[in-house]
Amino acid sequence: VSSGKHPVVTMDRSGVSVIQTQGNGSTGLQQVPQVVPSGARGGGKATPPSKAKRSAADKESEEYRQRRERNNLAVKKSRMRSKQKALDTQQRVNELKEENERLEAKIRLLSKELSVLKDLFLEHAHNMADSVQPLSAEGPGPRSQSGNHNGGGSSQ
Amino acid sequence: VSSGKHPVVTMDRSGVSVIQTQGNGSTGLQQVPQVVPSGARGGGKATPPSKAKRSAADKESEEYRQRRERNNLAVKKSRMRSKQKALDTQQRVNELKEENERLEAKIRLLSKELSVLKDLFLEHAHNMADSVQPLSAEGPGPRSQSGNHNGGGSSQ
DNA sequence: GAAGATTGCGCAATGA
DNA sequence: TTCATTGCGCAATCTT
Repeated sequence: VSSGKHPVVTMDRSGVSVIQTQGNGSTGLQQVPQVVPSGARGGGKATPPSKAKRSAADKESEEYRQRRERNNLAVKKSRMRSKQKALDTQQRVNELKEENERLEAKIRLLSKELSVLKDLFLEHAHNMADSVQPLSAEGPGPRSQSGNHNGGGSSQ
Repeated sequence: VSSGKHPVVTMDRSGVSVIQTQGNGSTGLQQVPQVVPSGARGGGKATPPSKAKRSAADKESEEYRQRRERNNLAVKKSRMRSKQKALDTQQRVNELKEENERLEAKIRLLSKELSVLKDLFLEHAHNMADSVQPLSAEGPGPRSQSGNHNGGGSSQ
């Protein structure tokens, strides 16, 4: 997953993979969508020019076809994986988003609890102060509801 | 982006497209994998550079090449986007993961704060109880360090 | 209904 | 050598 080079030797502008069966006058041409590789080929063998020992680069070569088929299979497999991975990643995003919301909800809850406790504390503190120091003109009595009930906020 | 049909017209082993929408200019019903036996062709020669008016399906056609080129461009563009999107999604995953950790840290912090406050509360409560009811044999004195200082945990 | 966008597929080069 | 990846062009579809 690194190089970005591609000489692209093949394909002339006519679109055909360069490697055309050049001297071929009549390729039987069997299409048959052959969806199933069926492992062993063997199906209608219509291989053309009966020559035999081709260099591994001969398009007519048996070996060539075998290699191509194998590669095509590998490519398919690789692409399937790639696609699956993409789906998984997308799924992961969704899961993380949910988790995030869950965590944020929890934070809101904890913050609220904390706020309540702090308020109670302040109230107590006031009561204590009143008890200890009733010297003020205003004797011990109902404290006015404090306005701001949020002590120090947690950092961040 | 839903249907996933693919008649798979494919190319014959030599890499040449099997389908030659030749002489087919109709609205297209269905193009069955119609294999075109090259037999119809004279001794081997693709349409000579005769004139201009090709059915738009002629490989030699100027229009054909233009269409191909445009499509190749579009394909490239589309694939680039696709790739970029994948990267973005991956990036998103990373961001969400970070966010998650941040949130969890905050939760730990808040939980700790809460725990401390609750402990203080319990202690106060005890002191209060002692003050109000000094009838016990043990008079008001230093309270033993409580062991477990964690009140109820927050729900969820 | 033509132009652009997508998608499956095979090929070849290259990576591991 | 074999398999895995990846860029590329083609053609069929799908979307505008």
